[in-house]
Amino acid sequence: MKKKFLPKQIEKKWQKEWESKNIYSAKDFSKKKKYYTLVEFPYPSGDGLHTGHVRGYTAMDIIARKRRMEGYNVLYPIGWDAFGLPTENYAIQKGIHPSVVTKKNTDTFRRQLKALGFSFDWKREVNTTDPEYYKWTQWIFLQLYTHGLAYKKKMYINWCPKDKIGLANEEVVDGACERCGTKVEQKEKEQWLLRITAYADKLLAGLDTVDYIEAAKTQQKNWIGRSEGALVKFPIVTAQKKPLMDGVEVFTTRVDTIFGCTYLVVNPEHPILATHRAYIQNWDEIEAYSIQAKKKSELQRIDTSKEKTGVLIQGIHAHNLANKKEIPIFVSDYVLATYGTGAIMAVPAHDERDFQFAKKFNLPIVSVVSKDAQSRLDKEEMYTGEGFIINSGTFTGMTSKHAKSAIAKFVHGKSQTQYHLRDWVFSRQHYWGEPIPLVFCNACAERIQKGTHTENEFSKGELLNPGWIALSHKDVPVTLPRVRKYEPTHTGESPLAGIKKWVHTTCPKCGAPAFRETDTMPNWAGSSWYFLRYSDPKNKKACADYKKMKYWMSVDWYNGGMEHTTLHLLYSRFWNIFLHDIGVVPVSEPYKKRTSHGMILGEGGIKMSKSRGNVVNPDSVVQIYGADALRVYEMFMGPFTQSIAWDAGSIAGCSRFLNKVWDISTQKIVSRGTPTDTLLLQLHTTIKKVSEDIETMSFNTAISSLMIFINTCYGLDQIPQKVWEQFLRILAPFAPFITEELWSQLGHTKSIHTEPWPSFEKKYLQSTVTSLVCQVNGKKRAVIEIPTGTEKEAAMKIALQNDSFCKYVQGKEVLRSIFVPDKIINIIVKE
RNA sequence: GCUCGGAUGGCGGAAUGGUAUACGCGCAACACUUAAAAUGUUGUGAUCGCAAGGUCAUGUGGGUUCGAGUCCCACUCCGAGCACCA
Repeated sequence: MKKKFLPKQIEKKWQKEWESKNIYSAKDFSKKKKYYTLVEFPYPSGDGLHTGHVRGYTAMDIIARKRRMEGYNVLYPIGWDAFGLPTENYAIQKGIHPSVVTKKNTDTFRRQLKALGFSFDWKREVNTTDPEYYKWTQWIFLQLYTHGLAYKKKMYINWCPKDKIGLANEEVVDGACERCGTKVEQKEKEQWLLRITAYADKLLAGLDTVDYIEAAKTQQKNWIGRSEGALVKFPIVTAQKKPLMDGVEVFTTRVDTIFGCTYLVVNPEHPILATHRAYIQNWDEIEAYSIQAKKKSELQRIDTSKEKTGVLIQGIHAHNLANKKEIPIFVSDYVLATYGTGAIMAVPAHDERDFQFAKKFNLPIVSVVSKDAQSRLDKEEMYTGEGFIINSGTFTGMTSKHAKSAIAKFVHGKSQTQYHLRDWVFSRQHYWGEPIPLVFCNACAERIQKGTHTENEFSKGELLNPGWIALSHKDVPVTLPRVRKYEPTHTGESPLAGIKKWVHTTCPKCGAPAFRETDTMPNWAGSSWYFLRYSDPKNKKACADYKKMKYWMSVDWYNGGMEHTTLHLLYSRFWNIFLHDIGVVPVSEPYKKRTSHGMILGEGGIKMSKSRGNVVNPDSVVQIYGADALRVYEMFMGPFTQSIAWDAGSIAGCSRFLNKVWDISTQKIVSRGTPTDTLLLQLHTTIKKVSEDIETMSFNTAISSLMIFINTCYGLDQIPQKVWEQFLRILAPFAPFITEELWSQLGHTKSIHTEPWPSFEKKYLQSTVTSLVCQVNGKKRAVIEIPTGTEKEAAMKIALQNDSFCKYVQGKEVLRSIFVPDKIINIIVKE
């Protein structure tokens, strides 16, 4: 009687068995070579696991399982990135404490992940909202603070005037509040920032030492946006030719074009406006423009499609040091306050934005760079490339490259490097995050301001932010107090500000009354170091033991979503490099290799979303087809890096494949028997293909070759057990449950997942016959079977015996022939 | 606008410069069945032909080559990221 394949039964059974035997746990300091595989830990939302999680986790699971079979000591951990807005919003709506919601959600996620058979080491589970975990998140913040890498600054935040709360960028949809649709305004508020810009060069240089997919590297490079140029100071004079102090400093990467600079532009908040107000004749007009510009949100300012606006400053003008000409100064919001010096030299002939502005305000356009040495046309045209310098006095004729340094010297420019990267806004006015472990002490602030403090009394950070005192190692974790309402207050402060008892405390430095910082950390904090914690998740004395980190770090292979390749990757690299610099972490770069999977879209290629009702719940797929079928389907559905639409019908195909595997294993396996050469050839071809494809994440073609092998076996009456067992092993990482069951049915007592990975043998990879394609003038006319390795002349002889080939050659003049051994023969005849 | 990917049957896709369309889905016919589902077998790019066989097809237009989906040039469309960054 044939035993039926019932995925649900065997999956439950093996899940328990694996857990009780701990076959997937990583061993600290094992003599085996370590391999650290990492996936982005999920945010445990109320919706449960998403098909996208399954895609990335299955891929890394396959790699982790293959590495184990190859003899590595593998660490494949998981945890919960559980602080965040959706949980907080749910808590606000239902009045349930976020920690209760989190507990419920992580339980669901854990159950789902276990059901899918991922080989996580469950003993190393971490949770960012656990005080034992966020104690160290706070500790790392204190390290950053005392090293002078955190500072408080007034900033504009998104403010909903109806709800009277500050909004994170993620909560602003098309310039409006996500909840009520009211237009978001800008409100000034003090925020903590982390000085990630101090690490710009290290973050850039580190990229050369790691193996990330190209897209991730370029995205990081663009985000950091390093550009080298020169600072040039333009003197300014009043209408009465009275020179003014300071001048206006500009940053330019194209100092070679300075002879073509016909005006300057400063941003609406530029200090020269206020400083030289007395000389500015049209002050009212300029003030009105500045106020209007300030009102525009960041989003509106960024809209490049709109026409440029600006106002000419009357009463003062600048001198172009290069050609000694007098040039006007404008105020315009197309110049950003936050980049460079907040002022630019405009060269309309060689910069698109300057060109647009000059056209609109009818300003002179002087061409000073020509594309090539021959055509030195002085047309009123825009050209942003490099070339040969023209109309530039003694520099005329030089290449742009040479002129850069020569002209910089001539106008007393200082070389300067600028970055697009901005400091990391680190405070949030929300409840469900890590409290920032600082207190404000007036007494200490006064002593610092008066300079009456002793030399080593305060850290760098405390001197930088007078009065803000770091809590000591012993005072963390600062745990989240219970509050009645989780909504941010109407003043825009965090709900923690409402708990007087918690806010009022004493200064750890001097004992004077002090109050706590009530802002919390952003989502990114907990995930910026979790990979370190996995190496030693229970440590109470440090974020992780140095020796354990030395054994496990760096992460050998990190896979995650493309949406995290800029921020999360950059932030976590920043923290790791910093912790390495202060001697806490043994390696500088946290991840050796980074890959990304494509998104899974709903059927028809539209995004999966609750409102569209096209979200696929992995549970329901497991219910019908089993976990193995879901895993195989998600790996087979298409190229791993590409986004792809869900197709419910195709899962059936994968399920059929596993059914065939079951049927063969339960009906056709013979313990004794010699495999045919053809079967061995097929087996070893499959082993080779699957081994290679896993490494390049070409899971879809790996599965297709497994299917081809199964189709062959299905046509045979008997398969020798030895051959079959090799096949089961290479299928095991993809479908861990069914392979484990069939393996035990074949009489094995140990898990298939601890078996060695099969290696292919070259001697089986060669077939004795090959098909040779016969072409005439590059067109296929016949395919013949020849012994492998047949030489040209012999092959030609056999080919010409073939009628359908011969008739195209007969009676024609043969010009030449091309022969590629075992592949092709191509005869060129005169037509 | 810039950067990085893509474009191949009815659909998802495969293809170190060497048999384009592997593998899967779908569809059709047949077998099993009282019937259906499930399963199995066979077929399945378009077109001409009774057939043998031929011709045309990898977004568009050129080029290199004995030979191009693959390499080079130009263009069109789609997706992702960045975006007034001087």
